[in-house]
Amino acid sequence: MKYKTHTCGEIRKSHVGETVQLSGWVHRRRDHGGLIFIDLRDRFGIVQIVANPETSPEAHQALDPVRNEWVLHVEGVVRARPDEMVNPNLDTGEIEIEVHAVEILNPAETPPFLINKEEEVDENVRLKYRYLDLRKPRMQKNLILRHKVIKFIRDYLDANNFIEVETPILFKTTPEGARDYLVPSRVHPGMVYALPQSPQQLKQMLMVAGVERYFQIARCFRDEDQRGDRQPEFTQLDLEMSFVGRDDVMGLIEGMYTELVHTVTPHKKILQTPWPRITYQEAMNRFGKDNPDIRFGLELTDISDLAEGCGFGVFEGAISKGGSVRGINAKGLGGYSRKQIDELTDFVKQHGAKGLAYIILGEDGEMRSPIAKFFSEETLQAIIERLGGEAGDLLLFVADKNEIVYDTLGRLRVHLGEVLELTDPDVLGFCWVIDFPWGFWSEEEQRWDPSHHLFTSPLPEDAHLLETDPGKVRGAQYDLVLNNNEVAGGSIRIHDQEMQKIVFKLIGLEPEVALERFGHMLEAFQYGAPPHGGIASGIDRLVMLLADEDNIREVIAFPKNQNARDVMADAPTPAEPKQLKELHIQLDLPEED
RNA sequence: GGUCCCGUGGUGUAGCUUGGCUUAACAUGCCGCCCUGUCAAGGCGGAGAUCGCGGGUUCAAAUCCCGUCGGGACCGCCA
Repeated sequence: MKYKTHTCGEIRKSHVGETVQLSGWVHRRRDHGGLIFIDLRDRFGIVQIVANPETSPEAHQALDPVRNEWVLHVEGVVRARPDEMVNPNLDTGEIEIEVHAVEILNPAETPPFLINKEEEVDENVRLKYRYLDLRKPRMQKNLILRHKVIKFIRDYLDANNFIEVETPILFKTTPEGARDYLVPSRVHPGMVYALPQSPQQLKQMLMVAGVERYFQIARCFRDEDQRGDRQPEFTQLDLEMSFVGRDDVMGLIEGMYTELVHTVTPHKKILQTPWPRITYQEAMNRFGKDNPDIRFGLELTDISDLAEGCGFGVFEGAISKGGSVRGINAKGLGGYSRKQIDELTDFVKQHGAKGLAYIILGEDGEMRSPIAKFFSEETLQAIIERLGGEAGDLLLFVADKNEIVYDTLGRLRVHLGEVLELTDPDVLGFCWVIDFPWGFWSEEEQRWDPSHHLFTSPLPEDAHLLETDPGKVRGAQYDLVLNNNEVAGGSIRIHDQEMQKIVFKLIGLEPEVALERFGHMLEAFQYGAPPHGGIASGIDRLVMLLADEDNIREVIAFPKNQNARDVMADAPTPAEPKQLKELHIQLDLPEED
């Protein structure tokens, strides 16, 4: 017996007259008392089955009890539909199957939600019945898109002489990153493996091993709180190359992702090619953040020089303390009410600003602003001019430490971009952000903190400052930003162990501690480590953006919820006493009231 | 660890602000009957919720108050 001679989605007019075997799920059933119509669905599409009680009474009777989502095997003849009965909404709408034999492969309970209709369903219910949720066309589309993205990457990198190497899931804890997921060792009481936060160290070892061009579609694990774009386990394209500089790595990714978009999502437009390269400082000055959405304007404007000595305490205070005054022209929002501006003020206050100064340029040419009185007429005009203010605009200002000015205006800009609908989801604003500071001084921990990671090489021209003036050193680091999301980040690595030791010192790692944690790397690097660098790119986020989803869970087959639970299988579960005993673990649980 | 929002038949919502007019409404799904050209089929009929849970206020609570549980968004965190 054969279940399928064809898929449901592939049958066309050219098959008319053929006897076919089809298997799939009942997508919909329409019973006319006489005729019964069934839309039969498989992964490849939907086709209409007709049962006629006069010509095939047995098949008709067999379909009587059949309901949605039952699994059927049918045999029938492909028949052209008369012109007036063609369904243009169906790929197979020009034909139908006149069924003469029906086999019920499996009946189905009534599903908790409709498969054949797009409607909002509580996500917890969707996740509990994920296997049903994944039957929906939208989710099938996402699974297929994800497959195509990964397939494209594998093929492209293979064609460019990369090899995929699997690295261990059970590895060593790396305390300076995110929190590790730990796996207790049974053989070694009291000891743990860690699930990798990324294969960073291993891929560098592969460079020492002479692989030269490595990649992996790698699962990574981080035990931190969830977000719409963060899961405890996620997938990265992890990649490393020897004998390259940063232009080589960026060029490879740019070439690959450009072609990927053209191939996999041809309806998407890339905003600008070649992709703009923006320095960290420029990104902060223009957009207030290092992962800017470059699809729209509303850029930040520095008016510190104009605000200096104006007599307005808040502005002057910020400047005298080394901060700045910057503004955004919210184009066309001059009609905003007091209440709406208050909401914007609350928005920036949530992120640490003390307030939001504004100038309303009314449609009537009237200017309204509580801060106008502090400025001379010329200064006021100069400010308006610098922000390109016109009638109908709303100019917004924050004065504070630079850190807060950037952060709040950067967020405000994104917010306004959404409000003003300036972001076309079919436009992909790829850009590179480069020349990051190698590290930042951590007041809390009284040490330097690398902005990427501790294996990142400084730019060659800045390397000599590492010991004398670390704040001035730029890292050989690059981030790929796409529509407000960081989708890749990488760097040229340190391959010189002396340099690595300087870095360990800089970030406050005692030599013996460094040896304990990274001794295997230091040792490996003594045996001829080639210059190398690489990048890691979040596949889930990339697919999410290409699929027009706003949540990473929509492009992961079996995601965890915000509490890191798998609601389908109900994981995690309590450990069995026997398991704990084998692992030599005693519990110290928080008290329950 | 923190802030905000949500929780009403299987699913999605209304009702909650201003307690009683609620025998908790609507859509969809489900069940039954009718129906030979539908494709979100149609017509008629029916079942299905003690309003997340616990406590309080009140003559009276889906509605007000307190607590708690579950979920989501965000902040912290995420080299």
